[in-house]
Amino acid sequence: MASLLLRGGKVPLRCSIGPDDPAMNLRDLRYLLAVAEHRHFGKAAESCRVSQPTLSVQLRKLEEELGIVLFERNSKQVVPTPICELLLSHARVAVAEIDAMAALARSAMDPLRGTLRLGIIPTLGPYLLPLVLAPLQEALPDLEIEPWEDVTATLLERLRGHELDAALIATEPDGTDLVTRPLFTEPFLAALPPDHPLAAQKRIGEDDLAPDVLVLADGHCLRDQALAACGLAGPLGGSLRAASLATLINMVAAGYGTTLIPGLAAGAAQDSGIVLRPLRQKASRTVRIAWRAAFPRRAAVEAVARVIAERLAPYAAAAERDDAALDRARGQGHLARHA
Amino acid sequence: MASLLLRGGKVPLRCSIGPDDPAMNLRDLRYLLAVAEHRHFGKAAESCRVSQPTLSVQLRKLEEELGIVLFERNSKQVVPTPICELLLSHARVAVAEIDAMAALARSAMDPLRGTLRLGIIPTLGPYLLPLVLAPLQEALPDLEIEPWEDVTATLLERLRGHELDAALIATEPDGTDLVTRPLFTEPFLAALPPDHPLAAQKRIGEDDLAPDVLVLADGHCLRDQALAACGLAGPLGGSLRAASLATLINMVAAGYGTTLIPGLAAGAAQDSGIVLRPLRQKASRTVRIAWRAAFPRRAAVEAVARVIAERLAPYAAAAERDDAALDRARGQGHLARHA
DNA sequence: CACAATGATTGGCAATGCCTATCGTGATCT
DNA sequence: AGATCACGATAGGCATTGCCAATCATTGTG
Repeated sequence: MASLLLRGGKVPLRCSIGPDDPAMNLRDLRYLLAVAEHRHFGKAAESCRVSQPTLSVQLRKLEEELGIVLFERNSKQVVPTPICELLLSHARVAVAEIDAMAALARSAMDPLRGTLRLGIIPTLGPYLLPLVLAPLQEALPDLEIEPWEDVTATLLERLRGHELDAALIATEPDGTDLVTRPLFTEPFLAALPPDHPLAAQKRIGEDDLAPDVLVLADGHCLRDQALAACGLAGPLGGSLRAASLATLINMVAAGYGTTLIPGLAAGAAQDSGIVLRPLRQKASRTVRIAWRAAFPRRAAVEAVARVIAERLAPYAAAAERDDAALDRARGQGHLARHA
Repeated sequence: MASLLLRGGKVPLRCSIGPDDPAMNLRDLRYLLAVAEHRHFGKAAESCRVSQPTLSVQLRKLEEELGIVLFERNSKQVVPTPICELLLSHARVAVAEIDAMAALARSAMDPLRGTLRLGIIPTLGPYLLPLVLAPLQEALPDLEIEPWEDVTATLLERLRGHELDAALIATEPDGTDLVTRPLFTEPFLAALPPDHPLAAQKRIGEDDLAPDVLVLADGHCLRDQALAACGLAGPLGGSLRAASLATLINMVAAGYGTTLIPGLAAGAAQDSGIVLRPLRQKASRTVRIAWRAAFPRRAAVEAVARVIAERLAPYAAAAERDDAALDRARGQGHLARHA
C-alpha cells in the first residue's frame, strides 16, 4: 500500500475502486481456449506462437485473477475443471465476437469501401445522378453510394447530424464545421414557351426574364439563384411556386411564364418542347460537394468528387465551345466572356 | 527490425507470424464502449477510472490497430462512425460474455460451492446416504452433492476420467493419482436365518459362516471382503451370487444360507426378520473417501469427509459400547477386544 | 480578450508480457 | 536401477505497454 503514496498528486483513481480488478486480457482467453483445445501446454503455446513458460505463467495468472483452478494438471494429462468448461463457452463467444470485430474493421479499413450516404439537391439529383452513378460504380466498385435527395438546408442538417456523409449542393454552407470542394459550374439557361416573344433571340438577357419568371418553392437554392440572376429580391406577385423542376418546366411549356433551368436539366427540358437559350450574362451555379471537416473517410469523398468532376468535364468543355461559337457568330469575341 | 537481432537465440516466435496482430486488449473495448456511451472523453475516462490522456491514447492506439477511425472528434461532440457502431454491438457482446465469465468465476471461487459428484458403492449408498445427506446439506448449504452409485472399479474409472469428483469406497485404490482419507470403520455382522443353528450364539466365529455363506455378485468389494473374512478364496460351489445387498438379505431370510452384512445395513436387515450377531474376530471394513490427487477442490472433499466422519462417530461409539457390553457379559473383558 | 472546456501530446515510471535457461517430477527405455 | 525423455513450473532479464501529471492546442463564450 506504500505505492499509494509514491506519487505527489492525487491517489491514483483506479485504487479507489473495489478489490475485484479482473484485468482479464483477451490474450489470456486465447491461451485458455488453446490449452482447453490441445490439453497440452506445449502444443497450446505453439498454436499461440508463444513459449510454453509464457503460456504457463499467463494461465496461472488468469487462474489467480479468477480465483479458481482452470485445469487439473497431471503428469500425463491436462483436464479442464467443470467450472472451466462453463467459462470456456463464454470465452469462445467473446473471442469470436472480437474476431468478428477485427474482420469487420479489416474489411472497412479501406476508405473506398462501404457505404457513402450522399445527399443531393432535387434540382440536381435527377439530372446528375444518371450521369455519374455508373462511372462511380466503375471507378469505386467497393463503394456503395446511397443517394438522399432533399433541399440544401435539410441536407446540411443531416450532414451535421451524421446522417449523411457528404452532400452535393450549389451553395457555400456557413460555418467551419463543413468544408466543400467545387466540382463543376453549371450554366443556367433561359426556358421559354415556344411562342414567347424572347424565343426569337439567340441569347437572352437575364433581366428580360424578370417580368414573368416562374420559380420553385421555398427552400430550393435554385429559387433564390434564379431570382438573383433576374435581379429580383423576391418573386413577383403572381409568380407560381413549383414544387419541382419538372413541374416548373411543364409550367413553362404550358405558357405560364419563363424560367431559368440549370444546364444539366436541358435534356429533360427540351423533351417537353420548350425553348432553351443561353443567357447573356452567363448566370450559373457552382455545384460543390460538402462534408464534415472531421469526417474520417475524406478519401472516399475526394474520390467521388474526382469521378464526378471528370465525368462533368466534357459537358463543361462543350458548354464553353457552344458558348464560344455563339459568341463568334455574334462577332463579340472574348469580351462578353468575361463581363 | 533491428530488434530481431538483439537476442542471441532464435528469432522470437511472434515475429514469424503475419503482420496482423490485433492485440485488442479487453480494456480497450471497455474504453471504446465508454466513449461511445458518454460521447465525451473526460466523462468516459472517469467512468473507466483512468485519466483522460490514458483513454485518449489507448483509443487512438485501438484506432490504429484496427486501421479505422472510431470516432469523429469535433470541438463540440464525439460521434461514433458508422463502422464503429457496427463494432460496438460486437464489443458489447464480448464484454458481456467476459463479465459473465468473471461473475461465474466469482460465484465458483468458493470451493464449498457448486456441485460435487460423489460416487458411492452400492453396499454403502442406501444405508449411508440417508444418514449424511441432511447433515451435509446443513453444514455445506452451497454444495450440492450429486451421488452416483456403482461398484468400486467403475467408480475409480469415472473418478480418473473426471466424471466424478470423489468417491466413497471400502478399499484402498492402487496408484498415486488418487488419494484417500479414511472416514469410519464399519463392523461386519453375521446374518442368519432365525432357525439357523448358529443363531443361538451371541457371537459368531467368522469361519463358522463359511459352509453356507452367500455373497454378492462379482465386482462388489463386499463379496471379496466377506469371503476373506470367512477364510475362503472363492465362493463354495453352490453359493448364490446376489446382485444387491437387499437381495442377499432376503436370501438369508428365506433360509438359503448365511452372510456377512456391513453394520450400517443392520437396520434394513433386521426389518426383514433375520438374526444379526457380532463376529468373534470383529471383521470390518474401513470406508474411505477417494479423490484425484490433483483435484482442485480438495477443500470441498475434506469438508464432506469431515461431516460424514462426524455424523458416523456416534455409530462407531455405540458399536464400541455394545461390543464392550457384550464382552463384559461374557466375562472376557478387554482381552478379546484386541485379539 | 481572457477564460473555460475539451481532446491531444509529452516525459517519466511502474507493471506487464515475453523470452531463454533451468528445475522437478513422473514415465519410459534400455 | 539408472539414463533419458516429456512436460509443466520457476527464475532472471529485457522490451513494451499502460498509466499519470503536466502541458499544449483549439474552439466556443462571457
